[in-house]
Amino acid sequence: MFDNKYVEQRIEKGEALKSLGKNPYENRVSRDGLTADFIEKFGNLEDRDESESFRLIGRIKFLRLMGKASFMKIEDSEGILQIYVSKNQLGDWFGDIKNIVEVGDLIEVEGFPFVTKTDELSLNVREFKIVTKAISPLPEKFHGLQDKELRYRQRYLDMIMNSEVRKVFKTRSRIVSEIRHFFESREFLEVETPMLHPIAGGANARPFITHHNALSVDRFLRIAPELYLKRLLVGGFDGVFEINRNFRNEGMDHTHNPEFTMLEYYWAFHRVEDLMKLTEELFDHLFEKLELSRVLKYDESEIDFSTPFQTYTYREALVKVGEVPENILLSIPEMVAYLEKHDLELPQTLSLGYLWAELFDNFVEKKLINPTFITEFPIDISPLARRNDQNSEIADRFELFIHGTEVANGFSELNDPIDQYERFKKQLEAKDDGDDEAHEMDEDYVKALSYGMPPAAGEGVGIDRLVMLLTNQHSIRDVLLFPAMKPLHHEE
RNA sequence: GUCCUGUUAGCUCAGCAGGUAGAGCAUUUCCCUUUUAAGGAAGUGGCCGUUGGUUCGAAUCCAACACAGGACACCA
Repeated sequence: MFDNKYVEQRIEKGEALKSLGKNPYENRVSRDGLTADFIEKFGNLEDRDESESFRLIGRIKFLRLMGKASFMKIEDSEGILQIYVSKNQLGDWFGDIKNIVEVGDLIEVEGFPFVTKTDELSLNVREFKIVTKAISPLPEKFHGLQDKELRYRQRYLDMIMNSEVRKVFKTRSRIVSEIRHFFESREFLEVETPMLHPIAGGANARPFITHHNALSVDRFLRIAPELYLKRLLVGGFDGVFEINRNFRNEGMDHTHNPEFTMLEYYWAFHRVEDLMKLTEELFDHLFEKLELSRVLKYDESEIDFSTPFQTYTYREALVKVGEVPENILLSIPEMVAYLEKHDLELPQTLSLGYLWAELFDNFVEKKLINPTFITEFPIDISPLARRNDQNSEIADRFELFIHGTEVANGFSELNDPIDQYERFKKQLEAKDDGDDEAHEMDEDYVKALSYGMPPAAGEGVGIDRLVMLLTNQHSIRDVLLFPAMKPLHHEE
């Protein structure tokens, strides 16, 4: 474990520290503030002020040792500051510091502010304490840690070396926090529903399976909380939301991780149009609170998040954005022919809705760069959504697309238990026909509906993808602190 | 799951007409009290991802495997 020669050398330095009567893993520490506070307080200083005192804790990132003095840069959670450590101030202790202190160590220093020849505000150290001895060396100071594998596997190192990574995750935290405030301030109740499901419902996806020993039953890690949240509407809550993990046992790529975070909220006595309005308000709220420009650079493109968002019906999108000939959209054989002409695979179910979805995925989705609502979804690809009152072939549903990916999906909820039961049965048929991601029958959910779920609408928002867009990160792994990785060595 | 690319010192990277392994940073020793990727001098450090094959000889060519990155497929 510690047989690396660099580690051994550093352990010896820790021992040297102990022999001086000092603890290499000091527990009692204090500071007057962050480096940023120091810079703010003394930013206008022109020379030096020995009457001042400031105490800081930071990690040594740069170390420039000279014979009887040295400059170091210490970093804390919010910034980095140069300190000046000299024999003048520290006497004999300085000699030991030279021998023992290394890049990576955490130190506590007290001193007074001064400005160097080159005009850099620094701390002139009067008191120097090693707080935590780092026995593993940090990566190279200039290029830092580049290797993506190491960055993901040792995220803590990535965070030490790449301050912009810390920034992304701080933003992520703020986004989640602001979403929470947004819904709380609108009288939504935050709830937690099961992660272990007897039936993997609420989405079309393959689940992870686990086993409950005491009950002697298999359980599924949830693929969506939807059906539980809607049971709560039956129970009498008017608005609920949950921000939590979903698990899907599927492929991984730059937009998919096996566990990912979703916001789902359900809103009694509201309709799909209300969801779309609320979604825009949510974006307005986030952009205001995070002080983001409405036009964000993402990858090669610019995304304009100004509200209201562009809206197309599913059919309009196929024709106007996807340039699919309008006259084939009601003819199953002609759509099949069109797909074949473009060398595309046919969906497993050759119904109108599935064919539209295939056309949409291939000709429309990637072209939707600015936030765009797509409405009026075919009913047969929307097993949980409410049927439209005027046109029974479409669902009162929308999806929000940004930069070619789906970010949100919402609909007026189906609350007719008999219709819901029939749709589950239809999904079972699709499953029998080979669609292994078709929805499971959930009789308990149907039973809940049978007691009367108020008219309601609900929406899911992919938090990871939203964070990617708002922080200009192009891989979901760059917005997940610990993305899924294969084990380095075989685990039986 | 498929294809492409990568894997060399702690880190960042060179080296690949096949001929005993290189740089910068880090590290060790020495000098240095205003440095900015500090500087100067001298060292240490490698199962060249793993396992096989071709060859007198493999970091270099070939194959399989492992892991990663990217693209595609799957997937709301």
